[in-house]
Amino acid sequence: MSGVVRAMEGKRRMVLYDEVGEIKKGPWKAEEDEVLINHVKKYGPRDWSSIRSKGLLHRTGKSCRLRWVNKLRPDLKTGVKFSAEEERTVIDLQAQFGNKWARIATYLPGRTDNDVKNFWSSRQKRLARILQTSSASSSTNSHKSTVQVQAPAFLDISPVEAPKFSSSTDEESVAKSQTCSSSHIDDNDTIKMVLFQDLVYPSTLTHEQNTLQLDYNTSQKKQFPEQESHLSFPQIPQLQPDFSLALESQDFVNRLGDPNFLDEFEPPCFVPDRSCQIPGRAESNDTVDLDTFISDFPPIDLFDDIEPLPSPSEWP
DNA sequence: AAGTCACACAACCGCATCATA
DNA sequence: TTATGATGCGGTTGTGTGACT
Repeated sequence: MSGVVRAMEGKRRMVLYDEVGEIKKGPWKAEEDEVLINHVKKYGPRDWSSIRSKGLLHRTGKSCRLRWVNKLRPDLKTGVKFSAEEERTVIDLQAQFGNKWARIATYLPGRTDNDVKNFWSSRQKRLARILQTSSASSSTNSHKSTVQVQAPAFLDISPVEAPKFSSSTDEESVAKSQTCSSSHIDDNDTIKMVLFQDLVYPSTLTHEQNTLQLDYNTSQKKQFPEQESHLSFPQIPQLQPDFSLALESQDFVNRLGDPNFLDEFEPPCFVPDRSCQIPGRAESNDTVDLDTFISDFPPIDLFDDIEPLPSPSEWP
């Protein structure tokens, strides 16, 4: 640690000062906030470094800016949890943009990149824990062939409107193009598929799913030109019939680690309605209802061969 | 009541990019 | 053109709090 402890504040938090420049670190006091707010009122949200050079605060410009952007800005939704709609927006945009939190935050009024980042981080941890729990429980129940998996409460999200893109940059045009009609895949299914996606391919599917979604939308637009869509759904790879069959096999588990595994599911691999036919049973009327499919998923030993969730630093 | 855990939040750090002299 | 400082962004870590045991 380059700094030295000069003072203690509060119960446990320490206020640190840089050894050379008397740079204060740690939590902000109300008086400091006031100084910062007054500076912004006078000069606008810029010249952060001048705050220190003028001797107003012993904080770095970076620290001042961060405090303003993340906490003091008047248009922030402080203390308000992410709504279901906001959650879906983040999930959707993360799939499109990756970990571009600042960019994603621009679609969420009152939210900062830090908010979005923290939300996503918490979500990933939750999913990792679920994955771990599933893995642990499966190892003790591997003799069973099926298991009922209850979706965690945080995923029980009621249907909400997908994010609306009000401006019209090129990227947003792409976003608009990556849409589909809600008459074919309802919102509950979407959420379930998000769960499915996150459990099986945590943070790895975005490229494939974007590709697939684009292909799908192209074909859907040709098929349903009158439904020029206004809803943008999370970019979810829907299941092809082959997929549901694969789930019945232990081979599926073994193939999860195969980098070319997804290639077997050629686009457009979307379910046009709430049920899909099982291959090989096409002549019969044997279909799998999506609800049944999800509730029966995953097989008890599905996660046995899956590597632990990579840390964010290991993401591509 | 005390300990543990999960979660939300705040803030720092390192690096990249931009602006300007 | 280059050096330098300012700013922005993403990753990470530390702390407080509430729920649960």
